[in-house]
Amino acid sequence: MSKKRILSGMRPTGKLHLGHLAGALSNWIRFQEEYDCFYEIADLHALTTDYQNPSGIRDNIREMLLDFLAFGLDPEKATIFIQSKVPEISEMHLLLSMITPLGWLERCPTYKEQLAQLADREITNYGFLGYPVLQTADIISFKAVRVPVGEDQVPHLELAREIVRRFNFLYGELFPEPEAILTVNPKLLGTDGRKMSKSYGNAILLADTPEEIRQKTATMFTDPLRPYRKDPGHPDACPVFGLLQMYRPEESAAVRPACTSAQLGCSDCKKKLTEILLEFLSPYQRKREELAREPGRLQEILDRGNRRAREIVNDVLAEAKTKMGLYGY
RNA sequence: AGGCCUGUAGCUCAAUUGGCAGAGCAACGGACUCCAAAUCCGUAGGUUGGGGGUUCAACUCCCUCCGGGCCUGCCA
Repeated sequence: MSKKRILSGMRPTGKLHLGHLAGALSNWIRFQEEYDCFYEIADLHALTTDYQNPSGIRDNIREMLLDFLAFGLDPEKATIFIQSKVPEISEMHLLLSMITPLGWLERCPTYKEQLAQLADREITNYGFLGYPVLQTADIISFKAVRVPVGEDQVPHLELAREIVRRFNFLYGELFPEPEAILTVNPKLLGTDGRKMSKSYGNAILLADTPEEIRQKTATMFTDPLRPYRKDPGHPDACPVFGLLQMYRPEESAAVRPACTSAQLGCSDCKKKLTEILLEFLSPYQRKREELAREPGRLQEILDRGNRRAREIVNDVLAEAKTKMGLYGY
């Protein structure tokens, strides 16, 4: 009885932060016990928005891999690979592009949203529009049946299912329709009170030094309705409390009344949070430093992952091409 | 390939007939706060895309190269 296969990916756009850990990486680590996991470092997807300075992508791949391994992704259990090192995925993407109607892509909420949000950058490109098609290629190249996604990625998975149905209808049954594993994305707030995100510059990185963590927590946004020490606080609107709650649920239960009754001040709370974060992160960071000293081992992990991924994708691509009448000339 | 527009601080944009390169936001520092935010005060930030030319003097005019946008044409 073989395990169900999962595919998930992350774009190497920088070092990971607490939000990545809570929203994605911790799930990845959990899933590797239960599923046959393929975790993709999506450098081609990174290129859709960062094509103007691609030099950083290379460094980011290494940083991301260090974060993965330090926090417990196990290359013995899961396959970690680089998207562009499995070129058959790109070929699959090309095949899918032939049967994907433009309207499906233009209707994508993420497309419209990102277009408006990143208006300063030039992303009115072909590759950007086709982003979800490449995602579909990722998934079906492995015949993955489960895809862990956050709420915002659900439309993409639905698109993938539509493309799969279209392919199977046109050329004959081949791909399973991937199902979402809806992962609850705990809403982690960044240092400015907005959603923690690299592009907002409000993230606490998994690899931040103690000094950086101290500096970031010290300048963190707090309840603006509590200008004075004696005022009652509103913990649910406070990102400091949000993080406390995430990393020390039992302690935060005691902090809540102390905050609302003005017994505990914000700077006390920040001190507490700083200590908790330092304590939480330091073992991983030690592990990370050890790993960083072994570039040969990192390379070996990637080589092996790429090879394993490629073996599978190669077969699936051959099947797809046969179905589409591209073999046997 | 041709036509039109465009390039100024990290970002968005000003600068009179050719006359000392500026503002807002962001950043940093200070005041205020238990911190932070907001607010107030202050600081820093530039080879005006590159090179050449005209001029006493060029962001401004001319030539050229590089980058970007819109339109037309051509091929599929």
